[in-house]
Amino acid sequence: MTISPKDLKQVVVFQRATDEDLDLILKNSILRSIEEGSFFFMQGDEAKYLYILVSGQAKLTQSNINGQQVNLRTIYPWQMFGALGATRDGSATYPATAQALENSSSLAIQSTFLRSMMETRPYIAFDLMQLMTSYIQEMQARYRELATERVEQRVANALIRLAGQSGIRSNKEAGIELSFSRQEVAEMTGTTLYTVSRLLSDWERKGIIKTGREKITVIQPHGLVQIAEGLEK
Amino acid sequence: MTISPKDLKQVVVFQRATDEDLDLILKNSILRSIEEGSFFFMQGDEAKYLYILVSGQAKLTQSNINGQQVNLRTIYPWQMFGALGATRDGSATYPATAQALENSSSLAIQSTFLRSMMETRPYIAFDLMQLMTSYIQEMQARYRELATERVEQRVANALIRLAGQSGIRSNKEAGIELSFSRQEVAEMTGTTLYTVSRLLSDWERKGIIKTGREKITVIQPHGLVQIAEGLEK
DNA sequence: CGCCGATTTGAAATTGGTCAAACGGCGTGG
DNA sequence: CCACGCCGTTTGACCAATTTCAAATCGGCG
Repeated sequence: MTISPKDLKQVVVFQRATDEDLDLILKNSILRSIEEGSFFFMQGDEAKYLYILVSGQAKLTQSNINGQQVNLRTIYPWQMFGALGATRDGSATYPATAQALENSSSLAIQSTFLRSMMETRPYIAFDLMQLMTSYIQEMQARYRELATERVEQRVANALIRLAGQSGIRSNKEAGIELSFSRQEVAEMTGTTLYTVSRLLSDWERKGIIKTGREKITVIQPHGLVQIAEGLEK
Repeated sequence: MTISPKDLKQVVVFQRATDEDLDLILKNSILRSIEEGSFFFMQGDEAKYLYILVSGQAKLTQSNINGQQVNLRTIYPWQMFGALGATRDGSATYPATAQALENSSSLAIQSTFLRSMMETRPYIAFDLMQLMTSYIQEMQARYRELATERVEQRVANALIRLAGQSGIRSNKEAGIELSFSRQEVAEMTGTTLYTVSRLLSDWERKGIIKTGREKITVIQPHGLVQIAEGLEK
């Protein structure tokens, strides 16, 4: 697979970049393909590169000493990841692990290169900053959710968010289909796969969703919204 | 109270600013004094200004529809806050509420002004981006903590963090004294004031801390670290 | 000294987690 | 093409952690 400078325009942070800059970025990058289940990088690795997902899908997780992990976000094509470690001063390490959910390919950009580029190109630093602020907002919202809402509401919210993200891609004729295992949903919401399974079964009985192996189809988004708002029970 | 450009050097994001820039910033700012308990801004307000705390202390909280609130961070002098809403494009709103914990004064900088300034001065956008990355890292870590650790560990971690922050300021002869109510600690850790009270009583019996009305004195930080790591029990 | 808000503590109620066992869909190899 | 086995899922029973509610107590401040 070859990537042209034009492709990079799909990356939010590079939308305003000139063609020369995009060329320069490509020259300082390498293409890395990762098989399903393998890792782009692991939490604690030295952050030499930041990545742009070109194809496939990946997830960003963080683990505690115990090995328990939480899912921080799902990564879709043309999104940047690994930027946290890569933009810190000096030699920093990744605070999270990035794992491919399907066979994927990515563009690995040298951290030092991007950092030097930002020093002289305000728009990159500015746009990257805006991207960071949106992540903070999302993390703060999820943090509040985890602290104040019950499992039911958090899982409903997670499905709503996921449906919103992939709904752009899929036609929602017969509902919006999501490809996540119970375990993955549990890691997104800070609960266990057992509790997720129970909730999904319950909601299927009520006709709000349909379930399958590693698959959840949202039939009545409105039903989820009600649960998320705590109007149930 | 008057603020000189030199004072602004204490602000992380302005460390590299020229004297003219600092002057310019001051010219586009206003000084606002807020009494203990009052608000700099509330969640949902239009984000016309971003703030720098000049004196006093404040806290940043987020509430759900229900009114339950979580404490996102405590703000000390020369720290910036309200920057999230203020740096977004167009007319954005604050995602959180900022309340004075003591009589405080702050510098309110026009969002539009700072935004235009960043477009031409890479170092401000860059440094602000670095500040944002550090917040993301902290939020991610706290999120993981909330999702995977038990209350005991989270409260111990919160005290360690707080001691680390204010410990710089206080001499730790007879322990590090923290001025937070049980309620406030509960809001920082996603639990209830009752559970916090029980834990603190328990730790006081063990000699790890001393407690008082709206006061917690850390005697043996090491004891807290052990609890935070889950070595207890 | 009296009042008010913060704190403590007990007891009961709940939520959600843990563990074990059985089930079921699906791809693979015979 | 079908049986086997794997892995994700479901479900029940039990249990632990934490919340909820109520009531008593404490500590300062005016």
